[in-house]
Amino acid sequence: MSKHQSTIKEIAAALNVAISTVSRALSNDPRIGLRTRMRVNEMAKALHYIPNPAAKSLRKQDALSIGIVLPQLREEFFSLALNGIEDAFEGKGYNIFITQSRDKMEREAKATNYFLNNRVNGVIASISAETTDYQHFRELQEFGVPLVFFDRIPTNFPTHCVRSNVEDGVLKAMEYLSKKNIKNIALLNGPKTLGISQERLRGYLSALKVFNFKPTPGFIRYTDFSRENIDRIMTDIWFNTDEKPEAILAFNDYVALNAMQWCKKNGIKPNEDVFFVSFANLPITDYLDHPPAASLEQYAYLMGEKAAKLMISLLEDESVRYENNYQEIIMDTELVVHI
Amino acid sequence: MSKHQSTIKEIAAALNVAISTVSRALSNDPRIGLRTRMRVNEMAKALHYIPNPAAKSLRKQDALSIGIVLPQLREEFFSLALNGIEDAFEGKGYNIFITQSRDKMEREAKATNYFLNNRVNGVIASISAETTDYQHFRELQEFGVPLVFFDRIPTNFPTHCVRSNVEDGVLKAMEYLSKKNIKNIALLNGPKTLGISQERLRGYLSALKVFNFKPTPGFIRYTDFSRENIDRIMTDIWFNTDEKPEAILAFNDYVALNAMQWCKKNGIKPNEDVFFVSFANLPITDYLDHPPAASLEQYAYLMGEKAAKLMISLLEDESVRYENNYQEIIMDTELVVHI
DNA sequence: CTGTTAGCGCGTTCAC
DNA sequence: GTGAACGCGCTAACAG
Repeated sequence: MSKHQSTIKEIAAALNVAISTVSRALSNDPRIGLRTRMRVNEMAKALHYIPNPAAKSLRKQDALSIGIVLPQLREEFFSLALNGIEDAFEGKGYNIFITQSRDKMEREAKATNYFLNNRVNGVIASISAETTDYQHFRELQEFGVPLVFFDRIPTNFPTHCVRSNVEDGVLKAMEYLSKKNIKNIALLNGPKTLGISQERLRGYLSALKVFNFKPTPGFIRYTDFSRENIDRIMTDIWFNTDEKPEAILAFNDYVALNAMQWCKKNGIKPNEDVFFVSFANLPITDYLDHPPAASLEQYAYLMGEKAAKLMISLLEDESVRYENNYQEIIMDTELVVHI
Repeated sequence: MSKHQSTIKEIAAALNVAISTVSRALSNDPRIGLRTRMRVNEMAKALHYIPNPAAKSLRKQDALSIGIVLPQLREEFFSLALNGIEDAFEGKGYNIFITQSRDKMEREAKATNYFLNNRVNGVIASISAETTDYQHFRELQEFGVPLVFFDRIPTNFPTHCVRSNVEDGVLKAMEYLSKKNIKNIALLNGPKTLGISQERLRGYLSALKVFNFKPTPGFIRYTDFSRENIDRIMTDIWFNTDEKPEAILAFNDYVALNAMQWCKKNGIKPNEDVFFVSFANLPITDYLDHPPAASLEQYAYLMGEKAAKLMISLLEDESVRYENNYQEIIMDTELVVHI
């Protein structure tokens, strides 16, 4: 048979004291005598008392909770960032609601609505690949819910955020290729909708000038991350373009790995016939015999941690929030050369 | 300035109707006239009304929510399983609370306590590597919270569960090695505390007999998953044991990959000098030039889905729950040969 | 030190 | 059709 979840009312009745006395005793109110406090605690245990957070948050109008919206937990980048977030909130007394949009705007909006309904104290997010309309995030802002984005930041949307210095990262990558005397480089970018794709593009375009690289038509491509799409693009770059690239700058490690797979299937040797450079430098690439030649470390865990700490500062110092004064933390990347 | 989150009370005041009328109108009670219902809905929108789930669940004594406890979201096995769980619950109206124990029993217990406090309708879990005491899960049971485990099941703890047929899987793996005329096989197992480690051991031991394999002292080892620990064990197996194994059966792909890394660093060629066979067959191994020679597919997504569907059946048919009649779903594995 | 009372937002009984 | 009143479990004023 299942136990009964009792309430302070039942404890009070059993002990013949007032409900408020029980409430105070359980919350260690100094006004309650040691003796009664002990009696209350014992009875609470005996009756299997479990505090009801719904009642508590209804009464206190605050439940100390944070909502997290991530694209895909499967991507190590985001699960690492999540660990950073969780660790930063450790001991702060907040409940962390984790959701994944699975790169669908609809799911993302559902999550933010849920957070709004549940009166979370703040939301940390990295937007989905599909998201072009930020109405659901704007709504959070309008209700005064502090919002911190990391990595995938909305464009033209003033907000607190933590992001990589992508353009600089691209320059580092291109410089590396330049030193190898490589001049003909394709950009296998992420979805056009993502700001960080646009930043990669800007970095790429300015690097073309800086290093005197050759712009080739058809060498700037956008993928939706699906394997088929990446395969199609690679085929296109390789067989339907006037020239073949000497190197490919990939949106991130997963995109690079998929493209490298395509190469292997088509008898092209990655990092010999064509160099690969990418973003993220995820731990899983450690296990590869042939990782991308170089990858830009983005410190996923640290990024999550920084986003969380920024959120905590917003939570603890309300004065920061209500000015139109958004904090932007820009993290440098580091080119990690594997070959 | 931030919007105000209004309540039905304010809507009622603005419209000069009773609170209960608003409540009924918003929940589409047929007794409310079309005209008033429309007026209420409009005013609700105008005042940015947002229903308060805390109040609702306090009143209704039920919030339709499910708690999930997973060891590490970073492990693709668990993030895939999570996707399966989420998809199975899609459209069912439940809120999914996701937590990760990070393989710490303390964090796991915190999560289950949180779920108990919040009166979740059910908990789906895969236990941490540290967990030996199941008190926190037992408590959930005692309060009548349905519990479904998958993959990492507690031992000697009657419960609903979904698990792989591990022993049979080990036999398949050993048969594969036997056909290659390999007879001297080490078991690089997971933590002793995990039941699925014990199952691997049982399968291993019985396979020794079935296939006439050679038992070698020091060839049965347990790792805590840390890289250092795996390195140490490998060194020990290789250099401090009378014989060298011809093959290593690894607890899962991650363990195999770490061990294979050790091999490479020590000039030993994986799958040439020593064969690797493992569990899980995770998608990430697709990217490897040299994956384990074979891996036992465990259908992570499907497993999560099955666990969720089992939970849904427990939720929808109360009669199933209160008999001491636990369902155990055993999934066959499939040996996927990469070499 | 402890009890009484009120009310957080909502759904529901009972009246009219 | 609609309204008044109560209570879910809890905290916080105000009393004593």
